[in-house]
Amino acid sequence: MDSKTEKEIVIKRLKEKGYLLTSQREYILNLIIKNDRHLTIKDICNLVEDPTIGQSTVYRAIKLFLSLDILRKINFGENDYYELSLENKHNHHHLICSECGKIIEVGFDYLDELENKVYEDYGFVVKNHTLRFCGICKECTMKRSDDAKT
Amino acid sequence: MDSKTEKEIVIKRLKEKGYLLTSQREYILNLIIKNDRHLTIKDICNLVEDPTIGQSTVYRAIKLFLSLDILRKINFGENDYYELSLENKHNHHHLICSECGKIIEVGFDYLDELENKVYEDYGFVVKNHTLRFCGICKECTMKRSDDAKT
DNA sequence: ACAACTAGTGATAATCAATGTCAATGATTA
DNA sequence: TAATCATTGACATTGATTATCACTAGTTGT
Ligand SMILES: [Mn+2]
Ligand SMILES: [Mn+2]
Ligand SMILES: [Zn+2]
Ligand SMILES: [Zn+2]
Repeated sequence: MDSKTEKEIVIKRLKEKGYLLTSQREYILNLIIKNDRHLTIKDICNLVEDPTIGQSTVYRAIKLFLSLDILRKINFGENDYYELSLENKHNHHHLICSECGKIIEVGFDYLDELENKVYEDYGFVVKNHTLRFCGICKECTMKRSDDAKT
Repeated sequence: MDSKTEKEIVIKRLKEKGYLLTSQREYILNLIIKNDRHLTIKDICNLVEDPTIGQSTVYRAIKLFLSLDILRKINFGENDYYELSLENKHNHHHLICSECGKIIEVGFDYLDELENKVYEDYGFVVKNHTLRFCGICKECTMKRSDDAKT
């Protein structure tokens, strides 16, 4: 999905609910599309170099995007991160390295069986899920074993 | 695990790191043990009826308990909740009903296979996980179908 | 094109949870 | 007991988010 299509989806979602794609909203959206995902609010505020865009507008745009499912908020420990949420499907999983803080996205789901079990045992109909794994990434594991040899 | 044992575990963890079980810490701990889990900080502050316990102390105790793995913090949408974390194992899963807000704890895990796949594909060693399912609980599903009949 | 109306904005003030400060208190040790 | 050190409560401070409100930009109907 290239960024042209992404912007079209956003415009469609805004229009559907009677919101406008203002220059400020477009500017903030472009930032999020261009810069790698998983941004904090502070990240986004810092990336807004245009001094004519007020801080209130940044907060308002993020809130609006959240409500329209253009952005999604993920909580990793202390911080909330925002990422694009334009695919209309379950959230992907995240691996968080407790050594270096890196966030890795997982390309498979494999929760269907578990969701079925949740329905069988609890009668709970799953609409969405959030799954985070905390642990040690490949690079940090290697670094650790290197250090041990020394 | 009854609450007597729970308190013994807590005392052990405090003593190990050179912390004291003060009357204030014990009071706050008892609150959390007695009242049903998944409390917000505000819940805890409101439950502290003893006016001689300062607000700073509540915050400090929670932070200390978190650092000693006596409490664990879970984020459900907008709010952070705290629950006892005295079993030294993976967090259990949570089902959150988007209709009535109820939080259900899941008594099985079934993530081993997925964790193995994460290791195979990414070389990521999983230490812990957090899994939340959002959806509709049994009761709300029934209520919905009742309403539809009317 | 014009006026009337509406949505969105930016500067600023206000709010509120969380943290820092510090003198006083309580516990522990020598 | 005296010295030492952890802990506490009152209070001040911070800092992120929200509310206010006059103003601007965009939209609609004529
Ligand atoms: Mn992601
Ligand atoms: Mn729980
Ligand atoms: Zn790492
Ligand atoms: Zn429900």
